[in-house]
Amino acid sequence: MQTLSIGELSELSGVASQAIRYYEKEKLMPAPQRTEANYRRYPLDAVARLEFIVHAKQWGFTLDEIRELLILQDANGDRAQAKRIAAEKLHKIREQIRHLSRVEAVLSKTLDECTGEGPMQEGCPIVEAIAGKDA
Amino acid sequence: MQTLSIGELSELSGVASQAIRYYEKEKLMPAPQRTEANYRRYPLDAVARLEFIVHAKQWGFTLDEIRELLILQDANGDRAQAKRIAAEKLHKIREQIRHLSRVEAVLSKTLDECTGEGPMQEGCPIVEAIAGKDA
DNA sequence: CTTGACCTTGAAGTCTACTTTAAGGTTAAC
DNA sequence: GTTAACCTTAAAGTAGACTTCAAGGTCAAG
Repeated sequence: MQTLSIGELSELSGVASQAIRYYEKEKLMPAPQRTEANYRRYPLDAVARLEFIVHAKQWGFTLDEIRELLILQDANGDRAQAKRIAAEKLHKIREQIRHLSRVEAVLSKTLDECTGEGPMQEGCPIVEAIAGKDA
Repeated sequence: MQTLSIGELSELSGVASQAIRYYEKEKLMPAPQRTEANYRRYPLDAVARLEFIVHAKQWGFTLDEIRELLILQDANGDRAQAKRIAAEKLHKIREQIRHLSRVEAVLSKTLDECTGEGPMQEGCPIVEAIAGKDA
């Protein structure tokens, strides 16, 4: 088994066939060779490429960002650019963490204060916390 | 000026008129009174309601969640339910923070290690970090 | 009385990352 | 030789939260 059908690649990578075709259209996966009957045949390292995409997605990279990284790899490009992309991502991730931590702090404090008893009108602490705070 | 046109409400709240109409359709804003010419007229406290929505969005609540909270408020409902909604949100936020923190740690370490020099092939630490790690 | 700003509605478009559907060609098994 | 599983394409649908468009009604100013 030197090459893989799209179904086999899907099995091995855990990525649906239609998603693989989508990645091809979006230039994340290179167009593979075809059989006489026009079936896609993938080299074995296509699995690693798909796994890279999956991992990068789990890390919160968008497909656009992943494409950038893959293009750098394919072009054997400048590491400084890969570093820049990763640094921008790190910056965004830190901003997200800061934002979520602020929300976490207020929400957690509010929940501690809230007995969960009584009606909403006039002073449910949760509603007031949301209403009164700038994110 | 006892009531507001949708344009005035938009100005005061910073929410686009079309978005306000969208919130009305989505039952986040109540349908306001109309003039003879069928123009919407909002009471002044519509501003506060929109600000609540905006804040809740900044906090990461979805419109569905916000609608739940507003319904509780409008119905003068049970605070325990509001607490449940907020507690679920807090749980999700903590999960997000945990996930992002893991990514932040690895990405930050990787960037420190990466000089940003040389080509990509064979061992760009950034690419390897993404390729090798489960989120 | 006309120009322009503002209002009305419903429908369609946007973005991301796909999934689903439709309509059909191919290959392996029995 | 036919059925089932697999492959092909293009197009449409999904979700969330709107924005933009089209076509027209209304209101204040000059």
